Amino acid sequence: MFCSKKAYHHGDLRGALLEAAEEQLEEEGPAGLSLRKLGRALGVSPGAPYRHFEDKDALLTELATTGFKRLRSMMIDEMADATGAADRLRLLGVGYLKFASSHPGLFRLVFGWMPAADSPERTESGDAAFATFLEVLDQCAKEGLLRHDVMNAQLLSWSAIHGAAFLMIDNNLKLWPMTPDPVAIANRVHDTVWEGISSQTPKAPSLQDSTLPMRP
Amino acid sequence: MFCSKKAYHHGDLRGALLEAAEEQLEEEGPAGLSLRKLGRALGVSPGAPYRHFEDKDALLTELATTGFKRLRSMMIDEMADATGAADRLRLLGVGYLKFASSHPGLFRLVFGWMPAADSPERTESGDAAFATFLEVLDQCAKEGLLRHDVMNAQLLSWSAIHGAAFLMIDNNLKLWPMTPDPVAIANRVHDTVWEGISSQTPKAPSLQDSTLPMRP
DNA sequence: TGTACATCAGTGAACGCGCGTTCACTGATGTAC
DNA sequence: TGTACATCAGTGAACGCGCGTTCACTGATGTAC
Repeated sequence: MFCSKKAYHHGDLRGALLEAAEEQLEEEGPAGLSLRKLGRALGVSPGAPYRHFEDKDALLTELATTGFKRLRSMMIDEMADATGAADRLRLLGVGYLKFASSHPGLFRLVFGWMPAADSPERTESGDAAFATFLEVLDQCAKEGLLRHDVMNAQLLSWSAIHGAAFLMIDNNLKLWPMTPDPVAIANRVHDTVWEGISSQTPKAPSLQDSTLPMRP
Repeated sequence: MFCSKKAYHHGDLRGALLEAAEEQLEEEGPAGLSLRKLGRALGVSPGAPYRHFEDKDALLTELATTGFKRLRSMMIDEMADATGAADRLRLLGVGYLKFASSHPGLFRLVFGWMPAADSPERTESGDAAFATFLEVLDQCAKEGLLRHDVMNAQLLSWSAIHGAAFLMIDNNLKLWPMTPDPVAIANRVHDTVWEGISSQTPKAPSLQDSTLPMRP
């Protein structure tokens, strides 16, 4: 806290609530998230949050909306240094898995939570994130890099990266003998996905870039 | 109900609780599942469930345990008529997606719910389900069907089918222009996965078996 | 076959809890003149 | 620059709710003899 004296006005309670909510989400999951607890954590009365959010769902919706936007940003940022369309697809996956592994609670909220009354903003930001995924594949198709139609490539690469993300954050890769590092997993999944969708003849086994260290 | 007269003893309250719990899970998600509501639904007092389950977590744990077992059965049953190792992998995916689409709530519970105190039964049945997945790939490897090491194939096919399942039940394939039928999706994912992991040269584009009808 | 008794599987009232949400209020802030 | 006033962003008490869980109890069932 900047000033220890309790100010009557918080300054940015709205932002603080969102921040604290995300923290609570990561620590206890969506079930453990309560507006009263948020108020308590911020030293504010139970009614205060209602000056900034109509109800609990509104806060969760906003969290999900910005979650989608951040996922999209993470993918886009990661793709900045791509060397081509195929590399863009790889880096998009890296961004996806980085996001999931650094914000697993938010990731689950964003994909799993079905609000009673959905907001157009949430839908829109979700669609934008998905569209980014699809566009990268479209680009690959335009450059003639895909063996089959683009829809196969979309379904496979999206499923694969989405599934890898969930397996990773739910600790379901514990039987798998590799270190669960998001970047390494993304690279490894991409390499194999790419062999399945690329129009080029399969390259010789050369996964050195994405090879993961064996568990000790 | 078989007898409309209220019997003092239920007969199989334990089983009825599990059944009703699964129903509640599918209808309202894990957050909406409460022991009191189950009791009410079965015409039984709020304390009655405690004669059969130590607490709420115990019921959820049992639900998750049998969920894993049923997922495994569904995969194994589906694989019964397989024509070879590659076909086993395909049918395993079909079983996986059939399970997810017919019990989405249970599927999410099984993979996403982290109990405070896990039971050995749950862990064991989960590991058994995963092991089934891994074994099928091992079999492919033994028959020399895989291009690279078995771990790549495991990670990719598991991620792909797991991700396809979540995308499907969370209705995230709405931007994807195909009908979200579990069998068709499983086949389509498998075909493309297989091209990525198979040691054989890629076959010509011939996805007719798994081609999905365009949306009207 | 009949009876005494242990055990099982329910009852229903009660406890305490934290929650979402509302409401009359009040202190702080910004603005018009 | 000073003042009156509207508006904003909090307070804190209160409401009703459903929940998990406990407990003394009681009706039904099974078993030993």
